[in-house]
Amino acid sequence: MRLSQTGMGTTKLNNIDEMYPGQSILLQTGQLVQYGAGIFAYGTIPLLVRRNIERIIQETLDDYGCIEVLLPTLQPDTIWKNSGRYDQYVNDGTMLITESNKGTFCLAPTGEEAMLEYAREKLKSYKNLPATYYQIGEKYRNEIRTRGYLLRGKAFPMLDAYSFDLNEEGMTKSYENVRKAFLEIFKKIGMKVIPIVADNGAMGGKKSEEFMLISDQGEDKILYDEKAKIGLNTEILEREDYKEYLKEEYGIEDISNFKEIRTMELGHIFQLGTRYSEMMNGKYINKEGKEALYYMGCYGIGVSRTLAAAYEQCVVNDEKYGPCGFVLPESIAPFKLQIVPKVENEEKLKLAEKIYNTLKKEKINSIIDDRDTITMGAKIKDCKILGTPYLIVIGDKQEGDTFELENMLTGEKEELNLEQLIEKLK
RNA sequence: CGAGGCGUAGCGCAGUUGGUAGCGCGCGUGGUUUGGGACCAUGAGGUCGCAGGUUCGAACCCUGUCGCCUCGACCA
Repeated sequence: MRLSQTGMGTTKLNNIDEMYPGQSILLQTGQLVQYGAGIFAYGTIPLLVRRNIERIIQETLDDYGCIEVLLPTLQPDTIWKNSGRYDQYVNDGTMLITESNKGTFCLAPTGEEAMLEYAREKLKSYKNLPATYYQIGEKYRNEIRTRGYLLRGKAFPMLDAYSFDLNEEGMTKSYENVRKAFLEIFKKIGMKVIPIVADNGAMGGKKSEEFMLISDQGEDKILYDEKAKIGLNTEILEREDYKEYLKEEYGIEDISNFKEIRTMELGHIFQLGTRYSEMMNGKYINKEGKEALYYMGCYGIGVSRTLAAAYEQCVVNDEKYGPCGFVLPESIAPFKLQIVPKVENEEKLKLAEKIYNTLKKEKINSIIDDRDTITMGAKIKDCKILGTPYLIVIGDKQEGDTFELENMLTGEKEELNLEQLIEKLK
């Protein structure tokens, strides 16, 4: 990509929001645009990051045998009335509805109803089970109080997955499968996320775990044992039977060593059992030719929340300017490499273009900063505005066929030629 | 929904004995610069969130309303 085509000028950051510096930078540089409380537009750069996160989720879940589908987000009210959740969701204000002369429609806050509709069409026999379907799509929740920009918004992309099994044993297996996949996803994205015991609350069912990123910006409080790497959401303690719940489902007996820390909930998984199948008539024909209920699990990752958390986690603090940008992990960065040529110098520009075009052919994702109205210093600084992990400056200091590759995270620099560069970045 | 804060140019902000608006950044133009947020000159851009009221006159005072942020409650 060419930076001149993104319409991006240079922005001097000032008065960054101390609580959420990362997202504050995105807003000030116009990469995010706010339309209302919890409603945002994505500029092309954070959108590329979001696509990378989504791609990692897709590839990993596919590896784990999950099947991608796409359910409608605009849904007829009937499926919610059938499941019995319509009144609750509309009354507490969570679900947005729109009435028309052709009926009432709901903007989906979650996908159990729609997925069960889908499953009933596809999973009619025990021969079709087990199956885990997933989708990545926009969800709408009219939150009472939004918070932290993208961290709790009213419209947000979410991965939601649902497993369908013959029995409890199968459900447990599917649950463990997705659990493993989730851990792999967060690792690939570069987030140190810990699974902890959660309350299955309104979702019912047996076991439930949350995938937490340790961060003071988070809104959750958990109790965590750092040595044993086990934790639990403090909301568990509100349950009367919490001791039994912890012991029976998770084998946790003593929590006296656990310390309270703040975290961000990036994912959540549930064993639902047959609760939703009963509510929504989720049945298949078993071996004996009789109707039987699906054993379900459901699994979610907040895509935009993960995106926001990743940005916040990667903020660079400059001694002089304070929070001044990001260095994103290669796996999700919008570009692997940023090439900053001195555009007034024909030779330098030519070399930069050659590097850019060669990398393009090699499928190495780079961006050339060919803006001719911005000084070198500002362009170099803007590398951090995009979050690019590697930088090459083709300016006065560059000579001959080699150039300096800078690792933005470590600050390490090495002198390379084009072939070595390709080798290095491939 | 309870408590607090804030709405003035694209962004960040100033603007009280009430006299119809400023600064920095960004943006346009001209020139000088040119490796870690350049400089000079010049220009465009605002019915001061909205609606009432007080007043000769309101960004400023009063009332109402809407929006945004934070804390709490809530959070498949």
